[in-house]
Amino acid sequence: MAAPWLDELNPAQRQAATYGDGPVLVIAGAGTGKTKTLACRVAHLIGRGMVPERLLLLTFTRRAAAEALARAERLTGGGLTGRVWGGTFHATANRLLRQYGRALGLAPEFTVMDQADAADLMNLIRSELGLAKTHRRFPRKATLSAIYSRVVNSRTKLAEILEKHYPWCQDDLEGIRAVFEQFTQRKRQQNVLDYDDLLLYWNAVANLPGTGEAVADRFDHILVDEYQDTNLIQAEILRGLRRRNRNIMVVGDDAQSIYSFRAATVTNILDFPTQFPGAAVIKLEQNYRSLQPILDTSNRVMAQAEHQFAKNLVSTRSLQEATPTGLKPALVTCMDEPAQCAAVCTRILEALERNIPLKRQAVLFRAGHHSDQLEVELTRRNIPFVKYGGLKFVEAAHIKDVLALLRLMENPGDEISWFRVLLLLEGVGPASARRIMNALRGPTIPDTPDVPAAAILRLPHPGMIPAAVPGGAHGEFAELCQVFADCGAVGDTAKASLPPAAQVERIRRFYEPIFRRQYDNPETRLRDLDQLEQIAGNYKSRGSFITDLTLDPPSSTQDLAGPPLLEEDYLILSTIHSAKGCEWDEVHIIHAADGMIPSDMATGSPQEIDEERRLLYVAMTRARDRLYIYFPLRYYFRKRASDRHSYAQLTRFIPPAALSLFDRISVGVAGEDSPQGPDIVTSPAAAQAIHRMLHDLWQ
DNA sequence: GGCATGTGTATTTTT
DNA sequence: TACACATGCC
Repeated sequence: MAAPWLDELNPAQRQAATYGDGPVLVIAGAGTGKTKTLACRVAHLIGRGMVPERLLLLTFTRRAAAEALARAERLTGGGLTGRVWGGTFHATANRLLRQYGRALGLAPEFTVMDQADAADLMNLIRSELGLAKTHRRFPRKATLSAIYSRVVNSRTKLAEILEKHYPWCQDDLEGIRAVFEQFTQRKRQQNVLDYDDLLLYWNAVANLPGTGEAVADRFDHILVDEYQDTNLIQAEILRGLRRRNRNIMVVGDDAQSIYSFRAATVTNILDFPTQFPGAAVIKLEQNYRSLQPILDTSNRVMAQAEHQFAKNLVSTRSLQEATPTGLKPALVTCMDEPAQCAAVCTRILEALERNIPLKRQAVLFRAGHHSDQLEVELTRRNIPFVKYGGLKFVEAAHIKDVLALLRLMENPGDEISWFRVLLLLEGVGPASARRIMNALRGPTIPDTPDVPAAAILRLPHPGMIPAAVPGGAHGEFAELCQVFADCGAVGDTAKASLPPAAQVERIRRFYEPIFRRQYDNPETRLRDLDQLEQIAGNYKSRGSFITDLTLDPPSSTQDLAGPPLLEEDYLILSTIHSAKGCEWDEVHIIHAADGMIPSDMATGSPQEIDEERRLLYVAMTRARDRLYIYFPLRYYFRKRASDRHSYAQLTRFIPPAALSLFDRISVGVAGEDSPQGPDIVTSPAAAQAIHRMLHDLWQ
């Protein structure tokens, strides 16, 4: 009965994996074999005779769930794929609400909108309410949706959120309130859920008498990864799901909590033993990832945190591998950003020569645009790379256009998709679009207790052209109707609808001429449409295709320098947030300057600063063998073509006392053609001396 | 009312 | 640099 793989676990890991029933909190430091432990626990539970369909594994990304389950699959020798419930909170909510949402009056065909769609709806409402052109500037759409999300997820009063996080918007409290009011009503009327709704509704269902029990009883065991980055609602969902059966294991590390901007609260992990009395607490502290010098510096960075829970990661690698203790991390002082780019490239190529593939190296940064210059330099040098966390595939306008068409067929009530689609037509602007939409409204749906009466939009039949459609757009509008009909989305006799990929193809035939009219470089964008069609080929239903794409969008731009061959070796560029849970042999952290890390957007409160510190900690602990931290001395102002610049300070998270833990290197560039010039210690003082000398000459 | 063009501005992190 | 908003022409 004793599974052989249990021998590969250390005592703490084994205790977690084989723990019996009841609540458990696993505090798992960086690199302590968390995924392995979770996988072993799944395998162990199955080995104990648990039914896979009755296990729920909640993770932060779909990839993390897939990884853990694939590992469990190998341990159990198969039979798990697609059976264990695994995925993000949001994806799981979506799945459950299709079945149980009716308990809340939610039709099972609801569609899901991402944050950008939510922002667009806010924008629409804001202009309807005339808030766009008031004398003062009203918050922008992205800000509105960020505020909304924060209010909902932290369940805090709007006024308080504004005061704490958006003080410059406080004067607009009334207007914001009005927008939010409309926003929630419209979503409800249109049978559309945003990310926050998914959690809210799941929570409501989980805590409903009767239905709540039915949902809860589906799961014998619940496992939750990255618990430090869950929010209040997520914790409430879990409590709701465990009213009768208390089998729950949460895994996390308070030192890696980096999502408070999404209302994640570290209180969840700290209060777990109170929420689930009698919970066992297991600590994993043996680090299998990084060499000791990397851990020494990481621990030092964390040691200055205001609040922290004594934890000292100790590497087991030097013992296991009988290697020397490894090199100190390098702190590379660069003259400016170009020098930083050159230094990074040089070291990456050096590592490649040491036979470390690009895929096992990563460059990490605080904000998506921090890698802009580096991307140019990498392209110039023909170093292929993939970037995680920047602009996403689904955020491209042309992809959104196609998705809007698909979503309309799934849910004709979806106002935002209508708006988007109608604006594609030649000669149709916001005003005509509104009038056309009004013409497409069907009979009024009566009031329900919380939703006022509304007329829902219907797909037009071919041949039906409302008078509101401007003359110039008649042809394209008729074509649009034909698309709906051909895809089987309209018509009395429910025509068998085409497979998703064929629908994308049909839409494309309609869209391509419009598309060529609208975009300057249609060819590159056309390739994206190919790709969308390819992805669609993996799905049987249109509904699951579009929902999956919004809940789990492809996280990297296929921004390969050179031909996008999947087999090719490529370097990883990633925001620190997106690097969570990953590891690489060599890690380069760029822009370790104050103002970048910590971001000067996040230095308002000690809590924010502490989170920025944890961010650096997360970045550092991704490294297995070598860690490089880069710090440019000068930043040039982009504004005007001048040589104006400012001097930066090294990130405050590496205090002078910690410098001895690093190898210190300084680099400058000799010139554009020799970016690999010798390492130089810069001396602005010497340059000044020349000026002084010259000045003295004519004095 | 649609659309092209011009001007000013504010810039994190993501399911 | 992209986006929101204003302006002016069809």
